[in-house]
Amino acid sequence: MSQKPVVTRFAPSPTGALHIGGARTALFNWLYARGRGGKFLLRIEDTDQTRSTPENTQAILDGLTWLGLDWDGEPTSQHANAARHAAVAHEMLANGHAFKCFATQDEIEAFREDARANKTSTLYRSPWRDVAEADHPDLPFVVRMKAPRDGSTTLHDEVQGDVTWSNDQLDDMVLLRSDGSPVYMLAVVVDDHDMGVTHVVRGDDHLANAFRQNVIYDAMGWDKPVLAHIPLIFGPDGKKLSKRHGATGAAEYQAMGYPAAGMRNYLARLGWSHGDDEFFTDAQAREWFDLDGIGKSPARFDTKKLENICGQHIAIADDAALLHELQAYLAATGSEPLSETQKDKIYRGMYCLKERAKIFPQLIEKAHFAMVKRPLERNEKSLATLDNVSRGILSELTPQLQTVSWSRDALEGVVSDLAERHETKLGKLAGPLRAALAGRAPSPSVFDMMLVLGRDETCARLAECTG
RNA sequence: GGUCCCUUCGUCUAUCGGUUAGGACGCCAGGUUUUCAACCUGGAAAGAGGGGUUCAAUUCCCCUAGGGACUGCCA
Repeated sequence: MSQKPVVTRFAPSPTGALHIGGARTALFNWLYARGRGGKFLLRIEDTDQTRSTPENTQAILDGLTWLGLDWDGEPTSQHANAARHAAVAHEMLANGHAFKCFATQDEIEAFREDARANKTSTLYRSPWRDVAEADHPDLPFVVRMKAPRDGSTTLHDEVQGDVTWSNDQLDDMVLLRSDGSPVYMLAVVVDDHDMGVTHVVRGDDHLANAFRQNVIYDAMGWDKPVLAHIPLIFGPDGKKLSKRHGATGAAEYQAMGYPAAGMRNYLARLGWSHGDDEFFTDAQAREWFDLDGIGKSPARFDTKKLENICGQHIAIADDAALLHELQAYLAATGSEPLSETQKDKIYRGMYCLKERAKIFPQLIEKAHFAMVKRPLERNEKSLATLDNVSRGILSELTPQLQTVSWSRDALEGVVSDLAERHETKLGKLAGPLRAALAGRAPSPSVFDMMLVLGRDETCARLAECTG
């Protein structure tokens, strides 16, 4: 292990929102850097100006922020470094590692069609590779890499192991377009080098690119980063995750009410393992995460397990923090913000609410007592909902009541109140409540519970009877 | 077509030559439960196929099959 401080990066291209796969890649990079006191950088790969939009960039930033993946420094724009990229290309042109190619796109396309038809390699070999400068026409040209054709290259990858490529599989990739703009393949290498990136952790769809990019490192004589190509995430059917599987964007999961901590846990565990540990905190993840724990095969996205993990995270979350995130969820979905009273009620009831929800919509559902408009509309539906929810909470309350000393009057009051409000169904409560006669004062949680239920009157009576 | 990568219960995975192949989610049965959620007990459930190497292979090697990635003046 090198003593150099770790620098990782996440380099999304703003041609779409933050994909769930991208989010995981970012998470791995973040975990690796944060677990080692290193830096986690963000670089927007917007070299394709026609497909990149500021809206997408913002969406990516928002997604990362939601997930709690904080980056160091300002996000950099790859496009802004175009001049530097071009300079590197020209340096390679000058020292013979690159060449000018005057082939037109039509020519190249014709060649490829031909190759496909004949089922031969579509790897384009430019006839200009070894043409002397003096013989160059005065035409537009692209700058291509002069890749080695003999021998083979072996790259060590922390996930994939040693991977060997025959150099004759390498193409003379384009470095600079005919308009002089740099292409992604060049930009990544230059930027990674300039930013001091020590560990490149990215999707394994880039594995082949690593060999092409390696040529540039060699040509420039630059130190190479540690590589880790992680398997992609698939949909439940084992196919590449796509729209047809439903939600693929991080924002969509946020809108569905998955808590960020659960999302981080699930995403981290997808394709990475630390023994049998399934449920862990961020601190544990940072401590445990390592490249050698990453599996080599693609993992399928399973919402059932996601939900389970999320439920566990909600259950252990700090009440105030949870309320805060709940409000953020509400805001993100354009729902009406919580009133002060609602916040207070939910906060006081959080300790028993959070055990019963896996995602935020469920938490809201259980918090019906706080969400519902008062006085209650006594229509069948509202009563049924309230009845349903209240009964549940009361059922949990019952054991607590049994440790509390109740005055006869107070008890009767509570029971009749409940029974009246919920008609006959809660009449059944009379039994358990009447049985609850022993001990001392009601515990604070009993008060909470009553507040939770919104029974201010009941609460007042309880307060009276216990002084 | 070419090159490279992958393959343990339905799913995520553990195992780093010797295990009754373990755990988790999900599922099924039973229990608890005055909603929901949770909880308890039990259960079904896996090494893609075929060759080697070895005293011994899920584990190492090869082949086959299946899946995936790349093969752009996209990233």
